[in-house]
Amino acid sequence: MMNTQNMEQKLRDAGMRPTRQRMSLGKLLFGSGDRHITAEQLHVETVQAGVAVSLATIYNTLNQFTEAGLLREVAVEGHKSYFDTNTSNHCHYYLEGEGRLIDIDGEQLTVDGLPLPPAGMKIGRIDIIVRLEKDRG
Amino acid sequence: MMNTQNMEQKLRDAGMRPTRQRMSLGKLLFGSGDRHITAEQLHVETVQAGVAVSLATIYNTLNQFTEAGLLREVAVEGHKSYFDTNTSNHCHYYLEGEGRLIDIDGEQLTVDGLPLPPAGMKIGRIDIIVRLEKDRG
DNA sequence: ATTTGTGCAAATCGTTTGCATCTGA
DNA sequence: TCAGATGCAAACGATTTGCACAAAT
Repeated sequence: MMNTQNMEQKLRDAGMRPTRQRMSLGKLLFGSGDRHITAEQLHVETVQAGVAVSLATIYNTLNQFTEAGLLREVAVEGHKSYFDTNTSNHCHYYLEGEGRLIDIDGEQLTVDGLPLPPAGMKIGRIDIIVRLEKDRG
Repeated sequence: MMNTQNMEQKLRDAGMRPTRQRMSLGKLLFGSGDRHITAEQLHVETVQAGVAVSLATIYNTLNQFTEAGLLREVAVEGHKSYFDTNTSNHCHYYLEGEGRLIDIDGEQLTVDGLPLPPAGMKIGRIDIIVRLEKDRG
């Protein structure tokens, strides 16, 4: 569970002021295990929680959190972005139909046969998305 | 090289009428090896080639081609979509700075340790994007 | 002749930004 | 006090859509 003091510290460590809005968003994001969420979904949650934060501020905050390394952005389809509270090395299942992401524990997952990157370049991150579809059989 | 007859046949096989616009786009897309291109880039090419096709038609056509399996859509960042003329099993390097995609020959690349998909689901496709950054060292 | 495709402009969606106001240190 | 944060609405870029017109079968 993420309490007020923890959250405040987390924000300060990231060089951000613990404002009402950031505290609320932080608690929703980090208060209950790993999450994959869009800005729009988070906005709905704030309204439901009675702590409404404007959509613009949600976008700004998600971007700040991502820059600070508290979140990781996941690109699945050419439009909306998902933000993942699990920033460790892992991959995702993507349920096309539901538009939902599920973590795959990355520890036992390995990629073999990767050629050396072009000269002057180095690997930043490897994103692996396993797209799932209904198995009618 | 992709000539007029080949292209016409390709379109008919995919259940599409060989219109002037689709023929032009098809030749640009499939006429010179594997390509990764955005709608906007393709639009510029049609203008340069003197066969201007409206942007709306380009989007519609790219989507139709993708549905027909002639193209594969690659999601790299939360906004623009890339279309890949290589629909075989392979992965990509993504050059963040340049916004450019490069094929990684997928044959020798293997993923190990993938858990079984959740019940009732099957794996549709695995997208692997290796993000490259400048190596200052 | 009938169906399908195209172009344009307007609509939409997700996201960002300008600016006046407010808030935390 | 005052840099930094917020909210709103307008701006934005990428993509889609409605509809009148044109082209393919």
